[in-house]
Amino acid sequence: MAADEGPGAALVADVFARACSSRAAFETVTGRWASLVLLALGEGPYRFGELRRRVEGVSEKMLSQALHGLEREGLLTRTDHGTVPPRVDYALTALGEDVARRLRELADLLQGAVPDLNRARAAYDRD
Amino acid sequence: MAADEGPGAALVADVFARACSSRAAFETVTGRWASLVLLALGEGPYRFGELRRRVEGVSEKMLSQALHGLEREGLLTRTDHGTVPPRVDYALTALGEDVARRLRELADLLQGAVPDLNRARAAYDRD
DNA sequence: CGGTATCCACCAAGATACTG
DNA sequence: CAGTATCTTGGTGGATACCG
Repeated sequence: MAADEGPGAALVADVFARACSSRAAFETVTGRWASLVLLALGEGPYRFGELRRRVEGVSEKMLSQALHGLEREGLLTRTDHGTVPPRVDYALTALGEDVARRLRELADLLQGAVPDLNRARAAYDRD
Repeated sequence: MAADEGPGAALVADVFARACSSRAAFETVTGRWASLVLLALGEGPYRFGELRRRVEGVSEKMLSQALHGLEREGLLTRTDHGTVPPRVDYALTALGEDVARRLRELADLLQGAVPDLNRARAAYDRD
């Protein structure tokens, strides 16, 4: 693996290594908006406008940018139906589904920990 | 839950909601440096300098900032041994361990997908 | 509807220097 | 060793306007 290190050189991919493509991918999928887009698409395909409404606070520009980044990493597919008015669907690839599942688990964990989080933050800020 | 919505109001925490504290926590743990710090601490406790070396590319400033953020959310503990020369250990809390485990799974997935990622990116950039 | 283009403000983040 | 302080800058991201 790691085209980064030339043919045959590769031993293990490493997210900690700046030059490893897994780190680039990791930064893409953990991106502020990209992560939420993946979470949304984990629920099924979405259109651009639907996504914009689902991911609270995202601008058109940032959404567009996040979608391009995820498409580039092969995590989602873009389907333009070529109709008028336009209709474009975004859906996860197999790899995208895997990633989204992990992010979902992470989100669920944090959603369930909200009381703990609030307590911890309050305690920290008090001091 | 959700002190965000007042007493008794809380139904479900939602990462998609800007005001939900799970979203703030989600953004903290998926932060560019914080996520790598969590990954590192998932391997065991680390000292400041060790962490700096482990997480390739992080500056002292960014590391310090990430550590404060994670401590604030109750994901890690800071132990100052009060010795000279100074020794400070960082270790995950129970919640931090849970989060780190999820991030590890995500990183493993991406590390294993490096060939696919490289192919996808090359294809996208060609067009 | 589904974007792109442009301008601009702010802050993330690197470099450097310094301290307990 | 383990940070904090300060300065500077590049990029992130919001607002607005416009196009197929």
